[in-house]
Amino acid sequence: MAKRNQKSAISPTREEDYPEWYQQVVKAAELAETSPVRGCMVIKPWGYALWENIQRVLDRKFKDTGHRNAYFPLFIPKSYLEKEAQHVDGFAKECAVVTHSRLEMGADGKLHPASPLEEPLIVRPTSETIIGELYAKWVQSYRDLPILINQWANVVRWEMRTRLFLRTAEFLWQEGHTAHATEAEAWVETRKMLDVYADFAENYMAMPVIRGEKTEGERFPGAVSTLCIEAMMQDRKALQAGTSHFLGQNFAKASGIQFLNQEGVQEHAWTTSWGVSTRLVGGMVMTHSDDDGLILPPRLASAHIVILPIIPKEDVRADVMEVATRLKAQLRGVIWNGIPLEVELDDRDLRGGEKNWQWIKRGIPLRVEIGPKDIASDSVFVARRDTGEKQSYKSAEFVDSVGTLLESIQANLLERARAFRQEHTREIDSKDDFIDYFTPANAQKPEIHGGFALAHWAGSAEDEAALQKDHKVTIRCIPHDDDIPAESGTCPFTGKPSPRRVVFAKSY
RNA sequence: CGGGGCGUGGCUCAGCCUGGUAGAGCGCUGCGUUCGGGACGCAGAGGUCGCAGGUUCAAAUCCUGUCGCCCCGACCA
Repeated sequence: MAKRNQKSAISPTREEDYPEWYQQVVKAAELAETSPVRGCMVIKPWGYALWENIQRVLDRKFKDTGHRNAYFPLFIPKSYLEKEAQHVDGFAKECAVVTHSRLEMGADGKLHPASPLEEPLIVRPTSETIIGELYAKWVQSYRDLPILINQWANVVRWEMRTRLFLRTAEFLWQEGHTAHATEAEAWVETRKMLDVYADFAENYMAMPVIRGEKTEGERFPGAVSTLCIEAMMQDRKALQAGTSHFLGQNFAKASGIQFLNQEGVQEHAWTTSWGVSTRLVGGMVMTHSDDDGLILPPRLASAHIVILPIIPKEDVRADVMEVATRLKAQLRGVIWNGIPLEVELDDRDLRGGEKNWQWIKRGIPLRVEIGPKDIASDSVFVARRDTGEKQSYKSAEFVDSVGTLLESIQANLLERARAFRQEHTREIDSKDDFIDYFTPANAQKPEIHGGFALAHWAGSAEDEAALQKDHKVTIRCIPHDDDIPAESGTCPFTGKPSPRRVVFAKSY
């Protein structure tokens, strides 16, 4: 503990340089690295396990709410994308386009694209248009509705600047696409899936979120309304962690999703779409980790426990390994949160201190040391990653209480994140205070500053754009009354009346 | 697409200005001593200096071109 105060495992610290700290944490935890392909990342096993856990939990929730998985093509004909005008505007700039189907060896000894496609194909940046095309075929009658489908897939958005997990040219996600007979039903679906995301973020990622609606400027291209969950990272910036879109009849009209209703009248369906991506992994990293590296919420952790055999002398190796192996088997037999505990037994021939630090940096919730002294007293020595606390337990007692211990870590992480968010959320009622709140002391290299500002707003879309341009601040969402109760007041920017406060922040 | 910077063992970089045929630290391999919070010693392996031209007796170093990457801005889950 004394040592930790002198030197942290991750350099620089959050305070010194937050963006660089983030990169170093991802690297030190072996979650992912950049790839030879510009803007694309390689997700390594320890990071991919997180995504697998996210998938497992969410997939269950989707099934429980009546959805089924399917898979649609990676390639979207250019003409499909052209069908919805706003959609085109939103995505055209970041599309990867496939124009040829064959390579031929040229005289220069290099491969050249040979036969041009009749119609260029777009690598999907999202699938509304192609799924709409299929739904149009599938839907004839009101009896065919609703359609409730999800797909787990990769998508490509040719971003100019990328950061591991937070923004990459290719990323993994799920996209739910539903079609309904009535507007009301589609709205219920849109809100329901937002609640699924919010519940997942808080109860599994231990990441508190504010549910709300996007303003026009931040809305999904082609949507009537975009709902979102917004989380606060440790640099006090907002991260949009998930979105659920009410698409109205826009895409149904563009794709021709029509049905005969009970009165025999032809109508357009009402559609929704909703998604979360590998960005969630980045959110988890930035919500919980400290200057010694990653901290994983137990419910999604790549593994829950690592057993570190302590072998001071060769002649105790067999005994220690035997006890460690037995403990591993016992722990794996524990069903926690619906699944068997994932337990690593690290018997690599590395010096103890270095090995220990590797696991700290990888964020594993519990580290269990077993050496001759512990065996003599039938104990294990347990360290928790979130608090750094260390305690000796009788072996049997540890196995019995490990679930409770993990639960306590999970709860502590959520509580800590909530407290942090609360500490950096302020109600602001004057323009000066607002600007002051979001102005860093050092403009060249902005320090961690600001947070969430709850302020009244009655400005226009242009006013909002100006705010973003001048102060890098945006309206993250118009929050749900459940999360932040409505309260009328006066907009400090325009002096006009406002029905409620909205959430302002700098964002990712 | 604008403005900066950089390409040298696996990684981070020095060497370049003032040409003479390549270095350090970390990592890696082996041996020994260590081992309950980031060990140390010794011995090794590993690079046609991004690529292509040019100048020169001689190029990592000078010149021209080219490719790629990073940072800052406009755009975004």
